[in-house]
Amino acid sequence: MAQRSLALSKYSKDAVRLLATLIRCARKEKGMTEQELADRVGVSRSLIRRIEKADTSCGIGSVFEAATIVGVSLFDMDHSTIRSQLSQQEKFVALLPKAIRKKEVIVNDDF
Amino acid sequence: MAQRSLALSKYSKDAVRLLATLIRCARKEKGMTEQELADRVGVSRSLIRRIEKADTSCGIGSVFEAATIVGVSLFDMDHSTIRSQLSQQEKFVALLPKAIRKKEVIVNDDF
DNA sequence: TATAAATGGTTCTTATATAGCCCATGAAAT
DNA sequence: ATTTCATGGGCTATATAAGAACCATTTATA
Repeated sequence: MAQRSLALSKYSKDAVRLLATLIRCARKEKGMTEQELADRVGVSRSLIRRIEKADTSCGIGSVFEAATIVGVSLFDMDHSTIRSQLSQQEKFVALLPKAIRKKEVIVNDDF
Repeated sequence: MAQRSLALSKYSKDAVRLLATLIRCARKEKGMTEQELADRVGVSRSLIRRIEKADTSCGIGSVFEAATIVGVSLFDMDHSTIRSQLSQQEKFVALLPKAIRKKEVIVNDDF
């Protein structure tokens, strides 16, 4: 099943709402209509409306692309910064254990 | 129809990949298995795997919640900062025109 | 080394996100 | 004031995202 009303923390919800509002502001400042943004992103107007309404079930790709097109930067980073952070993180993750072994949770009830 | 392989800019894709990698690193550093994270977020392990693989069609809410639970901050902001930015933006958007009127594109072909 | 568990990769099914309509309202121009 | 069109909201059909269950492999620990 898909997410059936996934309970989100206030933090996550507010983060989505902030991004949604930033997109809406940026779109208006650029003088774009919802339909124009939809066309540029390559999605329907109804999806743009859901994105700007902070619907948390929208695909992260669509949301990020909408942000990109209206000029809202993700992570407050330009592309080259994101790319360097990315390769740095990928190098780092390679150093971490491949499998996380849980501490043997011994239920000590043999006495 | 749902998004049928929405073409994304490199910037958006790299942003999703960065977030995915940050989540994976943070999960491992916290000693959590994929299944544990899935349980805490309230989704399936397969979704966690897609999130960490930077699948751009994952719901933004699920991705943000996974990030939140492993301690990856969104927008490099803590909750109170996000909240204040949010109310500030909401005040600002109220000042913008409600409807964006496109410049009358006059095709001047009457001569 | 042995073994138990985490990960990676499938497949199938089902709930639902998205596209694509419609219409009413209201704001922005003339 | 009148007209135009962007927005808001609701609806349905369908493509697909997410869940669930596999198994094979790899990896961490005893």
